[in-house]
Amino acid sequence: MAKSADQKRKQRNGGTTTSRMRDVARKAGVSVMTVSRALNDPDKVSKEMRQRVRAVVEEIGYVPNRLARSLSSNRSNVIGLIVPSIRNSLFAETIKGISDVLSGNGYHLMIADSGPGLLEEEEAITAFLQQRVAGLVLHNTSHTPTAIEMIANAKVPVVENGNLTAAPLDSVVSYSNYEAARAMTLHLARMGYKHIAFVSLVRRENDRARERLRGYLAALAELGRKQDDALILERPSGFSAGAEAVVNLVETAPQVDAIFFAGDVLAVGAVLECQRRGWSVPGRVAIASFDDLDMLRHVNPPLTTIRLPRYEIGRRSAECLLDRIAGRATERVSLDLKFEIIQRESA
Amino acid sequence: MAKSADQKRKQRNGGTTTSRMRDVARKAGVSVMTVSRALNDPDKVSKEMRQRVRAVVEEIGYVPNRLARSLSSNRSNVIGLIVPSIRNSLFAETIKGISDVLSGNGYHLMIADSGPGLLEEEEAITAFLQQRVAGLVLHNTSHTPTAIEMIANAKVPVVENGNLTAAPLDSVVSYSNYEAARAMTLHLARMGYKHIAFVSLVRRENDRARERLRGYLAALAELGRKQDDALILERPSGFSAGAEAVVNLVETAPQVDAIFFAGDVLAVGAVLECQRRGWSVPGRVAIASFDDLDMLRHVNPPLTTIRLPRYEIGRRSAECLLDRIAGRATERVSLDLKFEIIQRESA
DNA sequence: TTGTAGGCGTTATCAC
DNA sequence: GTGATAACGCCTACAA
Repeated sequence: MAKSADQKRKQRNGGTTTSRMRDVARKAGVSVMTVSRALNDPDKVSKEMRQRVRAVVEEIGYVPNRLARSLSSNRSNVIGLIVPSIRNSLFAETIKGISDVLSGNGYHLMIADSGPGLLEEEEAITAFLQQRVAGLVLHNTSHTPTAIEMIANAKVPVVENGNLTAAPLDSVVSYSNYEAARAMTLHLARMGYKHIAFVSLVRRENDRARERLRGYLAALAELGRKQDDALILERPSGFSAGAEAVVNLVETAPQVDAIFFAGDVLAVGAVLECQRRGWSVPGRVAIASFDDLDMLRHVNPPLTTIRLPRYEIGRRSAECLLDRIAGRATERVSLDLKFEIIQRESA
Repeated sequence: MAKSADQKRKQRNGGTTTSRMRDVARKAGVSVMTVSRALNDPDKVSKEMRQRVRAVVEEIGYVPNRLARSLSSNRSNVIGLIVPSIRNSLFAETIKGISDVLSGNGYHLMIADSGPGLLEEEEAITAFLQQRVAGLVLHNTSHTPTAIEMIANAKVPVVENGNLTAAPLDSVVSYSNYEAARAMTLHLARMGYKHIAFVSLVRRENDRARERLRGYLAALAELGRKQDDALILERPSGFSAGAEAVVNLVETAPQVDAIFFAGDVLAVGAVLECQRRGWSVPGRVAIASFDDLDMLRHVNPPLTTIRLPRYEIGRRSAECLLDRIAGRATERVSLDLKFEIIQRESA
């Protein structure tokens, strides 16, 4: 008693099987190709066929297999996104922007949290290329040599969106961290602050943090002011770190009259600490922030900050990728989405 | 002049091709299966072969095709996650927990932001089943009938993690929204508050919000207190909404002496508004929150709240799924990760 | 330890 | 408009 092919298949899969196009075709009394066309290219099939196929699909609960489709057509509908920290709330807006565009176009999003390390980013890139993603969005703008080579070989469209780098892998959709930090520093100087401190995020393996510090220093130079190392700190993100930084600066460098925090969470931590200690902001010390968390508008006093188009960056990144994939665009794009200084009461 | 198969393939793909196992095999002078084994099951191959294969892989930059692998082996290494709002920072912790477990096990994460709608969730489920994900994590615990049926047919392991529902689709890893809200209400009563208001999140299509309100009402009943509709509000999440709610309650129901907010952002908005107005917290009105955003510890006064094991929920959800996939567990799991009331100064 | 044959579920291509 | 056939790149099953 020889087993039929279908029986073997059932055994192989542990007693259960998913229905295939072939099953739909058999039941509808048409060929597999007609089913394929009825589903993916309805116009190429007669109305009658379309209805007959749809009916069977409904009836047996057929779920098309996109893995097979992608393999066969050499086209995937998945985009890979790699962020240094999914915990960081600022990525949420960007992800939402990407996600909105993709789901409107039948694409899906795979997300990897690489941590701060470049090597981990490389691993995530490898994994995504193995999944044959149709495109990549990277937040980092620096990468390992291997990662760069792999991306080049894969010929996958890539958008970097953490910083408006001058030397992108492919396309870049972002704002200039350097210019933003420089602009805020000049702004504070224009407001009359003489001793502007800068609290940096950890710069190791973080090109954005390095660019922000560079912007601050460039502004000082333009102003003809000397860099004062007592006014420059580096702290990991966090409310407590911000609180600790403001206390540290006021106590060890009492000449300080303004503090520019390179991260919003740091700035909020600082302003809340000032409140607790009864230090007037901006009376005793002014505080400025980077990035426009919703919260900044609600603390007392509301924080002067730099608004960054996070959602827009996500949206445009995804659009840019889809354009490349569809062949609508062939040129690399370098899109500066700008920033905006929001003047509130803290500085 | 007949074209070779490889020439045709090159033409089909627009002049470029990715290398295949076959190419590695040819160059290494071994069979395709040896390459496959050398890569996926190194122990089953002699040391010499392993080295020869690895060398060629390096040399030509071969990137395995996981789509083909998944199709052929009927096993995928992708897990799908559907959340109602990626913007909501509370998901970040859970996602991180999932992501940490998955990447340690060679799995990857696809994320869909379905919005609050059940129909959109159904669409996302369909899409994931088409991608033949190995498992699903859903935040919602209510679903459309079609979604339920599709999941049953697909025989994919599923973990729901937004609420400890009594009737899960499959497994559930969460805490009880009902019990948490009930516990906090009783706690506030024990502290001596007589007129405890409740600010709910929008309940439409949100089972968690409904459960929280139910918990509050159950506690009132246990306390022998009458439900006072003037003390129950429903608001969308947001700092402004929280600020507006506290003002509304204090002005229209001046007997209120404590407000329990069903969302952390609302509570922070409220406490900041009290600060601005010089209303003493908890002197004029006590404030309690739900969910332990880092920020709650840093506002003035620090907020009494319910700590939820968000990261742990993610971690255990993923572990549960992987256990099911690997066949290590066959039983449905119903895991209560509990909550904890954090007593601070706001109530 | 290594290789051969056949199939995974779909689409491209060409014939009717 | 519809169908037959051969890929897509890999793995399972079995043979040597």
